[in-house]
Amino acid sequence: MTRNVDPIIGEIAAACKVTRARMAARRLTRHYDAALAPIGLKSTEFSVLIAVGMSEDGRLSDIAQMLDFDPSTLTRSLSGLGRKGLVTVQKAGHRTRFAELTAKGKAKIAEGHPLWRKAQARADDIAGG
Amino acid sequence: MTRNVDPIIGEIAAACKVTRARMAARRLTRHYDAALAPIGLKSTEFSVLIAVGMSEDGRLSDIAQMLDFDPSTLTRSLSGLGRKGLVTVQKAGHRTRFAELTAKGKAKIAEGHPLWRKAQARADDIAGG
DNA sequence: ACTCAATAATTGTATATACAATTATAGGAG
DNA sequence: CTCCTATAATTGTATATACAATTATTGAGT
Repeated sequence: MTRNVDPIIGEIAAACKVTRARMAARRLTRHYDAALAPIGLKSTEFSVLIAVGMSEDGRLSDIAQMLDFDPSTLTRSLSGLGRKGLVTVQKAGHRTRFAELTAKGKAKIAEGHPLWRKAQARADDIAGG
Repeated sequence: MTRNVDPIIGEIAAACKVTRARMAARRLTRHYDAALAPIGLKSTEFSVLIAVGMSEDGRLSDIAQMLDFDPSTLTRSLSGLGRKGLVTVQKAGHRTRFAELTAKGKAKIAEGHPLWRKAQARADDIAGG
């Protein structure tokens, strides 16, 4: 059954760490997305919501650093969450912005918590394959 | 320094496995992307090229399964690689398609190999944080 | 006060990713 | 052979992600 594959290709296929990491992330993302579907959020949106809740002062640059997001990625994600009424972004000074959970955003997190727990409990089975 | 954060938010932030997996994937992706930049490929494109090279018969469904891609994701990725002349997708029967590396595609992999090795060697340092 | 470098955030553009819906087709039941 | 179902792939649409370029704004040095 083993085919004669170019040895370079074989080496990379067997070992590549970014391929594995992305694959694991895809699997887990689908798993958590399915779990969170009842509250209408994807796992990334949920993560961002949590990061906003964790942030000391809500500065976008802090939140981006927390998640290791490029700033532009955060801007885009927050605009979606803003549209859904889960966060607000307020200008201060004009160079800095502050993100805050709305009451609705906090409620979403509370609603999502048990769903998240269920997904989290099975995460290890999923990540492996 | 420790702020009074909602305990649910704190629990999720401290433990969430999908958040961690995605963060690790983002870091590694940036790392490998930078390494592969000289050959004009992103890490995902490189992975797909490798999967095509590994595939027994080139059937798209096999390749998608190998990478744990949704079929539609593979279609999109292959169309980009096709535009760059690195793979061809041929119709057979009409329900099945076969992907194949072009000579240029094989050359790209050979070119990328040492760059990949360098990135791979440092991957563990990057993934951690 | 004025200029310039450093910082914060957004917008433009391109790839990554998946779900739902669609199209096409091969294979089996009758 | 015809019909139905299961399978293969693509397209529509929405979010995820980042880099480069742009905009705005603060602060440092003179």
